[in-house]
This record gives sequence, C-alpha cells and structure tokens, in this order.
Amino acid sequence: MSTDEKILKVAIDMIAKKGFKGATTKQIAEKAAVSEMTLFRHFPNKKKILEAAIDRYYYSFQMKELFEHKLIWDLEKDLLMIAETYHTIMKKNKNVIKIAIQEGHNVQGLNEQVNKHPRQLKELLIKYFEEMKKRGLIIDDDYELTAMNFLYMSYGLFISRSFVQGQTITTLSEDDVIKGSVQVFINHLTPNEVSRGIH
Amino acid sequence: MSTDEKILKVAIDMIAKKGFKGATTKQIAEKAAVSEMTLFRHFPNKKKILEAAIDRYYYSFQMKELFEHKLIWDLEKDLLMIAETYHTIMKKNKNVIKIAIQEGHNVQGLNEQVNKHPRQLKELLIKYFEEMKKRGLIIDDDYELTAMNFLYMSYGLFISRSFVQGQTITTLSEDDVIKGSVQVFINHLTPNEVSRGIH
DNA sequence: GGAGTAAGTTAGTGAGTACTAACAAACATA
DNA sequence: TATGTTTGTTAGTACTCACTAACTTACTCC
Repeated sequence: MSTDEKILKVAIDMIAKKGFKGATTKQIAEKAAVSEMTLFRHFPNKKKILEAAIDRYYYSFQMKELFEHKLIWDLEKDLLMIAETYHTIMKKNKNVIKIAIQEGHNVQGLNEQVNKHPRQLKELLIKYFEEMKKRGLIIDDDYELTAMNFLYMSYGLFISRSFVQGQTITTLSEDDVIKGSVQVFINHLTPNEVSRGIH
Repeated sequence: MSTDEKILKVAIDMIAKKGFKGATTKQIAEKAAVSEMTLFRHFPNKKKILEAAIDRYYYSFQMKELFEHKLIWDLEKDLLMIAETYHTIMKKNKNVIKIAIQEGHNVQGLNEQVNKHPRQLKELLIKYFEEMKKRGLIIDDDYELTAMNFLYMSYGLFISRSFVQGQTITTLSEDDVIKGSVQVFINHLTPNEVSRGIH
C-alpha cells in the first residue's frame, strides 16, 4: 500500500469515528505509521486530506447498469436482491455517509454526492414497479410512495446497525430483517392471496 | 430564561450541529449572550455542560402510559397514531439523538438512554399485535420482525429528514409518507381483501 | 444604605494543534 | 559511485482552546 493510501485509509476511518476536529493529524500519521511531516508532504492541509479520502473511499454505482440484467420480474427475488445490493453499497460507503451526517455542511457537495444513490434507487424502484404493473404482477399503487418507504426501511436498518452502538434493540439478524421487510412489501403489492400464507 | 437554561439550550444546539469539539465554549457563551466566565461559573467544565444539556433536553416517555388509553383496536388508526407519536418523540429528542450518533462513545450511558424508546416501542408493538391477533383482526405473523420493520421505516424517515441536508430525494410530505407506511403494514397484516381496494 | 449574589471585564496560563524549516538517513536508479 | 526521491527527526511558530484569577459592576432584599 502506498503512503498516500495508508494515510487516506486511516484518515477516513478516524474522521468517521471522531469527527474532523476530533481526528488530529498527529494521530492519523501515527496510526498510518508515517511521520506527521510525511503526511503534510503528501497533502497540503488537513481539509484536503478529508477531501481526498472521500474521493478515494466513496464508491459510486450506476443503479441502472447494476440491475439491468439482474431483475427477473419475480417480486420477492427482485426486492430481496435490490435490498441486499442497497446494503452492500451503503456498507461500502459507511464512513463517507457517517461523515456526511456530521460534517456535511463543511464539505462542498458531500450531501449531494451521498444522496445520489438513494435518488437513483428510488427512480429504479419506481420504474421497476411500473413495469411489474404492466406485466400484471402487482397492484396499482402510488409507486413513489412505496419506493420511498422501502428505501426508508432499508435506510433505518442500515443506520441503526452501523452507527448506533450499545445494547441492541432486537436480536434478529440483519438478513432476517431484510427478508421480513421484503415480505411486507410483497403482501402490500401482490393482489389478494397469491402470496398469502407463505409466511 | 435562567442563565443555566440559556447556556444549555445553546450548548445542545451547537454541539448537535458542530460536534463536541467543534462547539467552543467561547461560541456557546457568545450565542447565549453571557460571558465565557459566567459559563464556567455555572458548570465546572465543558464535558459537564454537555451532560447537563443532555439531562435537560432529553425527554423521556413511558410508552405504556402514553398509549394505554389511546389504542382503539383499529389497525389503521392505531398504527398512524403510534407512528405520529414516534416522530413527535424523536423530534423532541433530535439534538440528543444526533449527539448520540456522533459522540455516543464519549458520553457514559448515552447510547443506552437513546435506545430506550425504540426498545419500549418494539415491546409495545409486539403486545399490540398479539392482542389484535387474539381479537381476530390481524393475521398470524412474526410480530417482532414486523415491529422492527415498522420501527426501521419510521427511523429511516426521521433520520433522513432530520440529519441529511441537501437536495431532497422525494418531494412527498412527511405526513404522506407516514400514511403510506401505515398502509403497507395494514396490507401486510390484514387478512385478505378486508383492506384491499381502499387505496 | 449595606450585604450578598450574579454577572462582566481583562488578562493570562498551559496544553494541544495545524503546519513549517532544516537537515540527515535510507533507498533506488543510472 | 553519484544523484534524485522519499522519509524521518527535531525544533519551532502561530494560533486556538479550555479554564482561571482578580477586580469591577449591577441588582436584590433587608
């Protein structure tokens, strides 16, 4: 791992954990096993370290391409796949998302950046629902509303598991909760007893 | 407003916004319109200010008492009322919740404190569902799972609206989203077409 | 009016923090 | 061997921050 990368890796972790002010350049250098001087030789100042770290550790995905060939028009399997993909993306970007929550107003464009995935996902879900409707596989509904609720549900789970420590609220596993959430939406979107009695 | 209260009010707002390190005693004093000296005459140190502020501005509720006489065993109305109450509580405690997310590990017992409401609400929901089942008004289900998903949905909505700034993801109003989320769970929990066709 | 209390003012201390200057050591490459 | 590049070390600067000491001012209650 190059010196740059060592520094950025430690920086993103530490800033996510302690905040921008709380993570000192001395500590970052120490934990990255370089001298503080080296750190400032690689980056002009602390702020630029954060910006470079976000740049390096924010993984961007194009939902459309990501899902294009994976949707099989089976509500349960598709929603499950979407939810799981959502969590994979969010976890990859966990540190940047945490930083956006606590430092968003201090970093130009960070909030916009972090909102891109949810927005894309919302659009994808709406289009997916519309197509499913066309195929007669789900009922008519306010798809934006349903998409948002699906997202909020996933988001709540993600935040709760990632950022709220201490005694947990439930012992249910993440996988079980995701599966459960998908079931809720299946029952909501599926006409009559087609899906009833499964659980 | 007493001097103590002026200080604590500004402190909780500013620490929630800028983090513990980011909010300086000088700024707090300034915004509270007292001298910094006065601030230290009222509180021995900065940490104690935060602790006192949390103490003062964390509103604790007993779910059981809160809901005892309000439940009318109509799934839609009850869930709506529960969701709305949830949001009212969370908003009241918004600052403390934000601080818990970013400073939880630095304040003894804060995470536990903040988790109390969700845990209580989970238990309440489970009991509510069980009673509704007894009355033959909802189907059999994994009620803990359903309760958690209802909570995660509400939590996601709350966090998204409260802490994530920047261009919004949807233009739907909070009320509409809440109503929508309740509909999702009604369709999930209600046997067959009883509730179908409403929306 | 006098005593007690809360607040302001000013000046300062000591510690930490971002960041720099200057020089030396290690290493790779030609 | 010579040279350029990267890193470490040491010492230091300028600044901010939490927190204090000492004195003064304003207000209240008797």
